[in-house]
Amino acid sequence: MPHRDPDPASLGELLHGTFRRLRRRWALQLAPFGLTPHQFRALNALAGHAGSGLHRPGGSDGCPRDRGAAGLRIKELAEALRIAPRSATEVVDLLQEKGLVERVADPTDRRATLVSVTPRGTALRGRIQEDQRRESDEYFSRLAPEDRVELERLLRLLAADGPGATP
Amino acid sequence: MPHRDPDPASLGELLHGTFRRLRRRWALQLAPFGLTPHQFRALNALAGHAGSGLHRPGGSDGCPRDRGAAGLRIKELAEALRIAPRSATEVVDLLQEKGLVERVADPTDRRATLVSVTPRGTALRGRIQEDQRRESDEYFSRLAPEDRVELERLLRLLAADGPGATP
DNA sequence: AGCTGTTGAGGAGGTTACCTCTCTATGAGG
DNA sequence: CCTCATAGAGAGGTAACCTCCTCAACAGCT
Repeated sequence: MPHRDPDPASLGELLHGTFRRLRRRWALQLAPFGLTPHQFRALNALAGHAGSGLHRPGGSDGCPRDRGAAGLRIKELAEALRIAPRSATEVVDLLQEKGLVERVADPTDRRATLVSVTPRGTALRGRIQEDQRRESDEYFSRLAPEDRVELERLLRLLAADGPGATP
Repeated sequence: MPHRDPDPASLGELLHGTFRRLRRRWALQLAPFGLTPHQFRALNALAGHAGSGLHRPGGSDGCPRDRGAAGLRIKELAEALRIAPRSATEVVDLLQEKGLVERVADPTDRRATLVSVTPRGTALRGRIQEDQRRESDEYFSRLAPEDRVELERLLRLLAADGPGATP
């Protein structure tokens, strides 16, 4: 049984290793569906934004769903995925090629594009999620339920955005 | 966003986000030193293997350090980093270009190459580690000390290699 | 000794997931 | 109308992987 290494940077190293393992597992699991983890994450972000009427400028009208069901802007997706806007364009390109999402012009701003999940995208996401639940369970099954809760709590603490905007 | 999402896959998602943030931070911090996170990780693996006389074949002699100070084989480095052997060659190439590591022939097997950290590599690593300790502290400082211990425990549980060898 | 199968490293070439820099069309304010 | 900021995408680059193939060297068999 391997023991602790006394390296104080081990927390980061450990996180790195853990993540790498998880990602590899995801990649293997998603491959049959023709998606990369990255693409699936984007699909989830698009599907899961759940009509949050964010900081849309100008849209100070009271209508809470004028665009909620329509999708996210590229820029918003980029923020959700924490990647550059240009990179979000690429993910959307790929998903669109597969027919999982579609672009529609934002009626409130002709510069903007709204990306929404197609029925086909929704269906695929559902199937994958079911499959993933099993796989993910297998991965996290080393942890007792209360440990999973604890891990979630800790990660949420780390995930909470500090004041500094990411440059 | 204060609301929890009930998605059971959130643990993975959370881990993903946390890791991404950490990695970006590392990248920014390591850039002035001319290293990527990946390269630094490799440097650490090479420096930190601490003379573990692994499964060296043929060397059933009792000498525990015949090669311990000399370095790791490319293949061993790959295992430590969990990447393909071919990819480890590339990292070593880069580090060697910068004069941080060097290759020497393995005296016990003329096919093999041993990679060891040069004094310059050791020095740079020391400087970076010091710097990183500060940065890392800043990142993990959202967690109370006992939470950090707890996180480490949980990650170690996840990191422990299961029976299935990675294909 | 001679063959055969396996292993360590690296060459060739590809993919993914990012990035910045720049261009165009649009919108918003003076 | 003119200027400035913004949304998306084109061009082009890099890091970090991968697989497939080659070549040398070891290791076991006959």
